[in-house]
Amino acid sequence: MSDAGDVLEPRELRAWMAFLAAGHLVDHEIERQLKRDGGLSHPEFEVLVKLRGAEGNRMRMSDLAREVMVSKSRLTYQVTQLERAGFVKRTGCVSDRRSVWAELTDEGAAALARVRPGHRRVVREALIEVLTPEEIDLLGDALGRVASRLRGR
Amino acid sequence: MSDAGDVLEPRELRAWMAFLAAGHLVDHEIERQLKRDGGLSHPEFEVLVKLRGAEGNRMRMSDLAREVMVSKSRLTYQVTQLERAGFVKRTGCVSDRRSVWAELTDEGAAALARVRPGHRRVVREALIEVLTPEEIDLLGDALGRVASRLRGR
DNA sequence: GCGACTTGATTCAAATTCAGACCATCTAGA
DNA sequence: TCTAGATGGTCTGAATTTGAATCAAGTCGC
Repeated sequence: MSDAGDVLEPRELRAWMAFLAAGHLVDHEIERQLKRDGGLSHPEFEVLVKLRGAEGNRMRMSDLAREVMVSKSRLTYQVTQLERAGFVKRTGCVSDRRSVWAELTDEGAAALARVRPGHRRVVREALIEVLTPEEIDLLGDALGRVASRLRGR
Repeated sequence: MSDAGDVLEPRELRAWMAFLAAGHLVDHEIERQLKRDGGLSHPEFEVLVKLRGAEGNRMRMSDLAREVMVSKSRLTYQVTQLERAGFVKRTGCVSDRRSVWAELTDEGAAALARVRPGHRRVVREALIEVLTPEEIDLLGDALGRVASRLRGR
């Protein structure tokens, strides 16, 4: 009843460790930049980005949570913080009175505009520039598959 | 003074988003499995793994922190938890009386053995099996470069 | 052997995250 | 219509993480 057959092969292990390490490190860089340039945390930033990309710059809490891949209670906290900072505004939803709109304010948009160039620079320097165009495509492909497979459960 | 030149191209953006999403989701799976099978958090697990792989099953706190890529204070907390669970034992270091050895106990090794098969299964199912052998190699290569570049700063 | 500086680790308070309980709608079916 | 069950959000208390401050012990140049 050994599990020897399940032990990862060296190249598999290597890929896994690289994936893990790169994730940690890149996220750390991102976090640093966002904090420095705009006092935002990464999750906060992602919330603003999603709102920015949504119809009418707003989204329902639960949809937002799903998009940002964060628990409901965590999102409640994040949005409260963002609201306190004036970057987001909550509005009751008329058609479904349970749900709540989180809407990007002008200040929120401004904050986003402020940090975004630096954010892009970090993404570029940390990830994109280190890869060849082929690797970029393949990464998007492969990890896209990984993600979509996990989403569907 | 536009930053248009820095905006990510679609394929770059796609790679970045996939990287981010896959990271979130895979980590979530890992966390779930470890918690379920052995009551361990991911960082705790990584600590045990590193110790398991070290000379004499032990490491100095700061080396350990560097390996696991965690802040010193966070590691202090983690190790305290693991010690409380009986999985790790702290020992003063003789040659340098500032530093502290964290050593894997037999129970720690047992706990590790208990969760590891499940852990490998998750890594396999979530990542490895979704990729072709070529992708695995390339991922290890590319992300290995990403990680090592960020480490050196 | 002294003082300035680095290093290893912990501590503390504040911020964040987690899991589950909770409450108020909605929705569907009898 | 009523009711059981889903769904959307928030709240709560405990656990974890953060970042700065602290403390003890090493190192180096003089």
